[in-house]
Amino acid sequence: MSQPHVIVGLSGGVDSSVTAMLLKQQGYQVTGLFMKNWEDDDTDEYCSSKQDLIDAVSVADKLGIEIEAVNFSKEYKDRVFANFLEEYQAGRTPNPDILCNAEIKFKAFLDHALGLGADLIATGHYAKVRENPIQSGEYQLLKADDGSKDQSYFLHRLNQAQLSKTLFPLGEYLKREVREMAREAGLANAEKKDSTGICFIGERPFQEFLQRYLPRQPGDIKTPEGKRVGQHDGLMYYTLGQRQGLKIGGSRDSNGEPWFVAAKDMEKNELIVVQGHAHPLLQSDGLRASQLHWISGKQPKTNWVYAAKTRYRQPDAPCEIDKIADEEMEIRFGQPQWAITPGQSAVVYESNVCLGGGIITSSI
RNA sequence: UGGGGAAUCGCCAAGCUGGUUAAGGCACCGGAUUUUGAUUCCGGCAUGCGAAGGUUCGAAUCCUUCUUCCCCAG
Repeated sequence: MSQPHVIVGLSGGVDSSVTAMLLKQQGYQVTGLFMKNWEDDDTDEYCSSKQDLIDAVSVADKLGIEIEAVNFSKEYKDRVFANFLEEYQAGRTPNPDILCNAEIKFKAFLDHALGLGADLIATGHYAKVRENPIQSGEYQLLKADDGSKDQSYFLHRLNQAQLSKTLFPLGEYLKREVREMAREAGLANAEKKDSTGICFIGERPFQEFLQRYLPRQPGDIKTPEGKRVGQHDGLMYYTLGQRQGLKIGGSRDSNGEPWFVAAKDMEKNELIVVQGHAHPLLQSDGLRASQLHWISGKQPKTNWVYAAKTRYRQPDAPCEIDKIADEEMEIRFGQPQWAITPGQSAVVYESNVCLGGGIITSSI
């Protein structure tokens, strides 16, 4: 009687490495799968992706597991990157990693793994999956025990079929403990810096990167009163709440506070900015979201206090769902939220259970 | 071509009854944080004070001339 076969997405980083190690220790039959999903710029980026593969192979070797490499570049471009560009072009600020999880890691990758005969897949995400204690057969996505690393926000678009095949072994560990385990096991990447930036693409000068796909469209930067205070390179390069890069210096009638992007006027191609982090135009009581997805398949209720995040790494804010239908909902917060941005995801939680969410269409 | 006022880092702006290394903010750059994009945090940022002389032990701070700009008169 053989153990369940788990295929782990090995990125070459510490988290996925320790994930594989833990599963091996727990008695699973483990195989590693390295994904390369971006090859648009194989110049300098080639090196870091190559190094990642070397690290992944090194870890697999150390753990005594098989490793294979797959390339989902086409899928990534078609299902994630195309949407990413469309959204930016429309002036919104998408979260490609949420789509990447739903379409690549937990679809293309999952399908591929199942095709190879795996029973389950696992990744190094900080989150937890469990069967609902009061509703057997239903899987729930939970926040990680390490609140500062919790990545459930990025995973809120997964469904029952996906979660039922997924393990997140790191959900009950702190990042610190994960590194400790890697160190003790002598894994080569134990001290490797966490990766950041868009998943598979990496961190890079953002505007410069976008400019390769979306050409500049300069226009005026104005205050809500209509006073021109600068020039922008194209509305798609900015996001609400952004401070850096506006190049607006001091002026005589200014109070010396920094400027933040408060809105975009797509019609006039104008960027609207306000002064001071506390400016009322940066605060919203609620939001409207569409493209809803609920992990359990059931809508949450109105007249019930939940918590929601409008951005990753933002503390949950108490809220109520005022209206909800299949396609759209309205959320109202107890306290005003800062820089609620169309394109970003509003993710709803009930205690430590991630219920799902939608894509913000506007603030209220 | 009479009078008055102002010229300090890319932008605002302290200092100007002369005396340690020329405040601060914005912008910008670098780093930390971060699997989106932001925000946030930390650090850097004028041997120089429109130019040239002078007074003085010592001047951005006083004096002279020049340059530029602003205002009121023309």
